[in-house]
Amino acid sequence: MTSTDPSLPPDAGVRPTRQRTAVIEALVSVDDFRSARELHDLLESREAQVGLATVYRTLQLLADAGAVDVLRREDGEATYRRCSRHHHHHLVCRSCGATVEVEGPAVERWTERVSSEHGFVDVSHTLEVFGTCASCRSA
Amino acid sequence: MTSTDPSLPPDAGVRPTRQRTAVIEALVSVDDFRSARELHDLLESREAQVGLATVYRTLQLLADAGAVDVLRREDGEATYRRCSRHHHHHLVCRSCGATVEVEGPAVERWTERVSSEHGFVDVSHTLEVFGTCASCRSA
DNA sequence: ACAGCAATGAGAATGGTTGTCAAAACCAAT
DNA sequence: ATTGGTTTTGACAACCATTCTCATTGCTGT
Ligand SMILES: [Zn+2]
Ligand SMILES: [Zn+2]
Ligand SMILES: [Zn+2]
Ligand SMILES: [Zn+2]
Repeated sequence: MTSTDPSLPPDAGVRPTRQRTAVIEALVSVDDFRSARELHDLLESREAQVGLATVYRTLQLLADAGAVDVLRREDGEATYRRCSRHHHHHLVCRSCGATVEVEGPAVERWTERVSSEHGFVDVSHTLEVFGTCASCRSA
Repeated sequence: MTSTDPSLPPDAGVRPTRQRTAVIEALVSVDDFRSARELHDLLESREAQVGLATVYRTLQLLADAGAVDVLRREDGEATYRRCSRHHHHHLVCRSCGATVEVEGPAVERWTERVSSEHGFVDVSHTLEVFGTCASCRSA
């Protein structure tokens, strides 16, 4: 299977089941960060019939494969979004959740510089920007 | 009370109790990000006698007052650190937890620019850098 | 001392997430 | 098609951080 579905790795032993496909379709269709339960509810409303545990398992699988990004809300709940594979960050609307992927070469350079200045190696970073998007502002 | 203790706001109705002082002292003494339970354990080992619920309440109070920063671990658990009041970010060692406060004017500018480019207003951001510190590297 | 409000502690409740395990689905052979 | 072996699923229990409840205690100002 050369994967008509780009989101699941074609590794041996990982099967493209009805449930997994449904979760991926849900993710693609919303294009926002959504929690596991929200996705589960969405699937139910589409009579997709996927157990909550399976939703969690699939999301973990996709996250490990780098196909979805994980973002924690302020209360700690994890949310997931289908994202492009290259390194990027997010601009997220606080009121409607609309999300834009952004890149920041300046930020990447800054991270490198400041961490090496302090003798840190093997560094990674997280960066998210929250605000009110244009359409929410006028609404 | 002009607050010998700079961490609690001198607002009316907020009392500097033995328990709150103990939590603040614990935070100051560790200078790392620690979870509520970790701080509670630390207090116990110092026979400080503070209920877990009170630790949570105090941390929330301090966080609201801007006296501590809150950082979520990968598993979602919240950790707290006594921090300076001005806007800054963190360089955190993944293995020993050592934390350095850093500032990034370049990052602040980038955030402003990219968010206005996409029509976002009223923006805030989170940025954390994780790595291995110098002493952990040689150890 | 008194009244009134603030704070505490112990335990229960909440809620997101993960673990368990038997049943079902799938795949590759025979 | 039937088998056998592996993977996946779903219902439910277990887990654990955090919050809630509420009776008790501690302050504070009069
Ligand atoms: Zn919006
Ligand atoms: Zn980056
Ligand atoms: Zn270190
Ligand atoms: Zn900043």
